[in-house]
Amino acid sequence: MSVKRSTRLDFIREIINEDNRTGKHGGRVHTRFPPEPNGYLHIGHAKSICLNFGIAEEYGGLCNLRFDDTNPVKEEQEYIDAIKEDVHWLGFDWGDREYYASDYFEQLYQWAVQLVKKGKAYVCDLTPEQVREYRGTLTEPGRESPYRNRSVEENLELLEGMRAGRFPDGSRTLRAKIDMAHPNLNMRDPVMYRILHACHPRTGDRWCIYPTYDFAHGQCDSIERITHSICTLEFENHRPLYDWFLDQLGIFHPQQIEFARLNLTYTVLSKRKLLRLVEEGHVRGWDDPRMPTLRGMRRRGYTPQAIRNFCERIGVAKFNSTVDIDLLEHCLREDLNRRAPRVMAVLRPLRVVIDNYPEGGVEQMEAINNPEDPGAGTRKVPFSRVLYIERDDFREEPPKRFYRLAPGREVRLRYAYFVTCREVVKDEETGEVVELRCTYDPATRGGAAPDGRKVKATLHWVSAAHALEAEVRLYDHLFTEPYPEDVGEGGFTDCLNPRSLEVIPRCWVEPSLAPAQPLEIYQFERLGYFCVDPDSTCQKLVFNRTVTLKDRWAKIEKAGKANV
RNA sequence: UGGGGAAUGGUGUAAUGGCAGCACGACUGACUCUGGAUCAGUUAGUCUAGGUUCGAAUCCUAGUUCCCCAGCCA
Repeated sequence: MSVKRSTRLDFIREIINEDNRTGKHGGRVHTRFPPEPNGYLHIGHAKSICLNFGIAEEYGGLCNLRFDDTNPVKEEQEYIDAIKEDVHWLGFDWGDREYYASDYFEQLYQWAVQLVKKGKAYVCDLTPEQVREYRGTLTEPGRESPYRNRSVEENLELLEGMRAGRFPDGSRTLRAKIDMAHPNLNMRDPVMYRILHACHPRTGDRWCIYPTYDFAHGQCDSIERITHSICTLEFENHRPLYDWFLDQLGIFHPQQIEFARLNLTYTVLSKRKLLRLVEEGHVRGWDDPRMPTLRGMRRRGYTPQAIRNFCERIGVAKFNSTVDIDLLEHCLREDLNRRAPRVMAVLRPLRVVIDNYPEGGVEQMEAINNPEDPGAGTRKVPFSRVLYIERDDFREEPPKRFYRLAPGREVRLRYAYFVTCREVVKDEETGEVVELRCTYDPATRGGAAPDGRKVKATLHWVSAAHALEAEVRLYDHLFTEPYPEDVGEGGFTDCLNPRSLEVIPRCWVEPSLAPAQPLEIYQFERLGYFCVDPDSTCQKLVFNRTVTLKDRWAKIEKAGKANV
C-alpha cells in the first residue's frame, strides 16, 4: 500500500512507499511512539506522535505506545498516566498495544548473556571517571579497558553477581566489546548495563541492574516487530550501534529513520529548560497556559485538531529549523473560528448611559451564536440604559483611521442600536474619562438603519445590570526573543517576558455565560478566543485568553499609521 | 586535526535533469452588523566557486556555514 496525500510526500513516507514497493516488510507498516516517562509531553512530542500514529493510520498499519522506562532514577508513574492522557487527548489510540521497555528486561538480560558467551560483551570494573578517560576524544582513539579480556566464565559469573545485587552502584558495568578506536564514539565499548539499586515504577526492586537506552531501544523495536523506527536526529550517531546489537543477536531488524525535532520561535522545548521554568517559578506549573506542554496548551484553549493541523503543515525533514509561532496561532484561529460560540465581553469597561432610553427598560436582543455555523442558532442578550463598552473603543480625540466612538460620532452597538456620543464625563481631579452620555436611535433596533445610513464601526457591549463579573488572564509569549536559547550570558531566562501574563480581575461578560464549564472555548467578539479556566467558581468565572483575533487597528496604530 | 548529518523567499516546506510551487508572515485592495472571517493581488528564494549537460535546486569537484557525538541520560 502506498499513500498519496494532497500535500507532497515527506522523505519518511517516501521511504515507506519504496519499502512497500520492494516488499521489504511484506507491505507491513508498524511504528511506535516511545516516550520516557520522566516529564510531560509538549508540542515537540506532538510532532512525533502525529508522525508515528499518522503514518500507521495512513498505511493501514499499527502504532504502539511504548514507554522507554530504563532509568528508574528519573521515571515516575505520574508521568506514565499523564502521557497516556495527553496522547488520547490528541486523538490517537494504541489499542491494547501499551508496552514498556521494562516488559522486556528478562529478554534483554538473556541477550546480554548471549553476547557475553559470544565474547562480545564483558564486565568492566572501571569507575565512571576512568571510563571517560579510556574513551579517548573526538580526535584521538580510546584505550582498551584492562578488564576487556576477562574469560567468558568470569564475565558470566560477574554479570550474575551484578544482577544478584552483590555489587554497589557504579562499581561495574557490562560493556559491549566493539572497537575502542572507532571514529564513532558510540562504538567504543558502550555500556549495556549499569548497577542501580533503585525502585522502578513498574518492576519495583526485582532488578538492580538496568539496561542503557542504547542496549534497549533497538531490541525493543525488534521485539515489537517495528518496521520503521522513527526518531530524532541526535540518534543518527547511534544507529550503527543498534545495528551492531541486532546483527550480533541475529534478530529482526527495524529500520531507523531520523528527522529534525521541532523548534518554535519565542519558546523553549527541552525538558530540562521547561523543568527550570517550573522549578524556578517563572510559570505556575506544568499546565500553566503559557507552557508549550500539551497540558498547558489544553488549559490555554488549544484544540487537538489545531495542533494536529499544525503538525501536518510544518512537514518533516532533516533540516534543523525553527517554526514561526505565528503558524501555530494561525492553525489555532482557523480551528477556533469554526467551532467557538461568539459572546460579548468587556475587558476594560467604560460606562455608557443612553440618555433617551427608558429608565428601567430592558430588551432582549437576538444575537447569532456562530456566523460560521448556522446550526449553532441564536441567543438573547439583554440591553438596557446603562452599558459597558471597551475603553479602547472610545477616543476623545480620534486619529484619522480610528472608526470607533468619539464625541459626536455615531456607531453601532452589535445586535442592538446605533448610538451617538453626546457628552464625555470626566473625573474632576484626574481628568480620566469615567462615563459617556449617549443617545440611541430607536429606528435602528437590531443594528440596521431603515434609512440606509452607515456607520463605520460596530462595538461589543454588555448591560451593566445584567453582566457577570469575570477574571480574565491575558497571555503573551513567554519570551521576548524569538530565539531564547541564543541569548548570551545567563541564557534563556534572561529574556523572559515580564508581561507574559496580565490578570484583569474585574471584567464583564454577558449573562448567557453563567453555565460555562471549564475548558469550554468562546470567542469574545472583536477580542479573541477565551477558554474557561478550571480555577472558575460559581461566584466568578475565570477565562484564559487563548489567542487574540487578528487586529487590523492594532497593527495600524503600532505601525504609526493611525493618522495617515 | 575524528565521525555522522544538513543547507531553497523573513519562516516552514515542495520540485528526485525540464516553467522554482504551496503555506505562514508582511504589504495593497474588495467585502463585512466582529477593523473578525472571507476573497483578490503584491512582495521575496536555490550557501559559494567551478564543471558535466541543449537544459542543474537536483549530477560531479572543491570550498563555506550550521547541527549532533567524548552520560553508567534518553
